[in-house]
Amino acid sequence: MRRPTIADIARAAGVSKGAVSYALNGRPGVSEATRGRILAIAEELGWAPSSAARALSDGRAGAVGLVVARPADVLGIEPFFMRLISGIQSELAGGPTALTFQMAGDLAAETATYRRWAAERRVDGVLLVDLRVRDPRVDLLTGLALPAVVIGGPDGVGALPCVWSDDAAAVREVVHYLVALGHRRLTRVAGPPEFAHTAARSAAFAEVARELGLERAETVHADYSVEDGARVTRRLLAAVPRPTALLYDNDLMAVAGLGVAQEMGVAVPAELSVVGWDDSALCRLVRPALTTVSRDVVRHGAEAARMLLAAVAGGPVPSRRAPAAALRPRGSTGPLERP
Amino acid sequence: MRRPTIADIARAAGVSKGAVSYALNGRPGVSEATRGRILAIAEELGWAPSSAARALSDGRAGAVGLVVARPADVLGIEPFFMRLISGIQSELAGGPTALTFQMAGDLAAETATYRRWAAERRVDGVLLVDLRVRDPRVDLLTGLALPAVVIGGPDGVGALPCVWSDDAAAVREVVHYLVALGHRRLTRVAGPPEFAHTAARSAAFAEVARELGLERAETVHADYSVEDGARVTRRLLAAVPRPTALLYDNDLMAVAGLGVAQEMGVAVPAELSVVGWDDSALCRLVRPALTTVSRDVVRHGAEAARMLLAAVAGGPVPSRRAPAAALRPRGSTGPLERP
DNA sequence: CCGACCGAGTGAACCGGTTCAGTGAGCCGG
DNA sequence: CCGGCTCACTGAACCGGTTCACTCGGTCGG
Repeated sequence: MRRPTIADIARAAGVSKGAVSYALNGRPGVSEATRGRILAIAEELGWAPSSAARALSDGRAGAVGLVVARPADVLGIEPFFMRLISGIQSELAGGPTALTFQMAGDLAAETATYRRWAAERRVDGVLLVDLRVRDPRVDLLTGLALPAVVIGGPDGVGALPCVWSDDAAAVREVVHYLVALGHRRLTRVAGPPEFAHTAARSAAFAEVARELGLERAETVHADYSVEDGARVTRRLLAAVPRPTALLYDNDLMAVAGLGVAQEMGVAVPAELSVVGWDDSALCRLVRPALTTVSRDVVRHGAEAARMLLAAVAGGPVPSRRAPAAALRPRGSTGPLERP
Repeated sequence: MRRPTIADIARAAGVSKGAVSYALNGRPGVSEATRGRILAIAEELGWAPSSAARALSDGRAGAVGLVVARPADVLGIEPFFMRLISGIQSELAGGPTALTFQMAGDLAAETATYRRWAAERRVDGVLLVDLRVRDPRVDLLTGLALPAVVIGGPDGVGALPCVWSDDAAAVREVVHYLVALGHRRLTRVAGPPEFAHTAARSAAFAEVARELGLERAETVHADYSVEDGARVTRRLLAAVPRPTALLYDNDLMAVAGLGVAQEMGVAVPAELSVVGWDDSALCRLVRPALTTVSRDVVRHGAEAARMLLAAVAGGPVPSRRAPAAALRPRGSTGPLERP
């Protein structure tokens, strides 16, 4: 019971392979009667095109790739990626394109993966996440002529199209909100400085702090993990005077910070306001619920996938700006009660 | 600047395509001198085999597939899958096999994906997760002759190899531990009853409760999500008399339950003990830290991937039992203080 | 009535590997 | 000195599609 090929269909229909190919792909060259007959036979035989044969023949892999280089324990619990993938899949589902997913230990492993994929023609294009400052991957992919869409930007993406949201505006919104609540000493617990979005947010944070004449507004870095978020928070809350508001770069560290505040007897939000970033389900998992910056990650993913398919098809693809991230206030922020 | 093919190498080396193929694949048929020359030229040209051509020629896709059918919002935050994937990748990394990942909305979409993958020969085998009671996918995959390894079991997997851990033993361990702490009214907040592991755990729970003569030991079902976990917990804690210990089927619902207890003024662990399942990073994210059942999910994934590669290669693959899941006591369980 | 044209369909090449039957040279033993 | 064997390598078929140049028969305009 070999899988049927177009040759089987051709034999059954009494026509040539070429005619079958035309019929199945909806191109001219066969009469409607013949096309119908061929389609019926293909259906009856349960035929589906061999992805390998098609890939070899038309030079297209029928897959796009996503590599994520973050430590496994961060990936496991960081909801961002699964939501992103969910968005990507919603665009790919049903279509002829599959998603090849790879986790890499570090940047070197990630670039090696791109090289291999390009050399093996395993994917038609890739989605680039966690854009870095002067990201070497941008030049690499450009050099490999591998179509790519960057999730992030818009700076430093070179000629690659990107889908980005205005992080700076969101940072400004959060800071204005906290200042309105009476806060004057803010600290940002940011992700690693090498990420482009970290740099963008840090710059915006410094700028708005200057504009508003804040007493203190520093940025410290952590690696997005629960452990590092807790460690940094412990240090920050031990300082005298301590900050009255903490802005985290992801929900995970913010939730860890919430736990540390509780452990150190710092009341949230009476003495300390905490803000996360991403609006994942984690925010509603904890008490008080976490105030956070909300962006539609799923839609981000869908948008990026759509753009990548267009880029693979060869069209010019303009970068797109996603709807701005917005503050979602919950119980973890409030007016300062005991300054 | 076309990518080099073996024909290019053959021309440069002054030999035939066949000789190049033998040389590159380390098979006999070429002298060591010639092999060295061909290898050097291939290296210099930056040659890598076209995955499509190889797939077409040897009938192997060079990829394995994983489909996950859970609601997107559960997937986003449920750490289990990312850890599993991380384990799978650790086995695949560097090798010639890629991972094709798909999220499906429901079981029907999932089976449709298997059919399509099989028809298109897009993957050489698949990993099956979330085994169900009388799982239709087992027969489907067997019928499609698509190699598969089940993560779960060992019951109901038919002829498919599986990697499983002894959930029943873990349930018994947890219940004995809680009883030793003085608990007599336990409730299990389980996953959907259609999952095989849910059924196995429920059966073990009922059995050990009978053996120990517990006052109460019921199982209720939820869908693994934060919301459902919270909803069910609210209902359970409102009952009179309420259970003194809750056993959840994943950490996510357990953490949600912890939040509800706090919201309802039920002290943990003084009045209520809470146990999760999986030992994800979530457990150490909350206060009190969550007692949970720990199993090495990453290793599970690696094991399954290794078995799948063996199955694809055609060898007979015996099912494997992973090290038993073990109780990891933390702050959320303790002796009953105010019964 | 003849040439141009058009639609339907054919046959073969091609994509880039793998594999198999065959070939010629060199070596060995008898 | 010759038959047979091994080794190194060649040429072609093959995997399952797509595509292109070409043929054949019918129709239409002049």
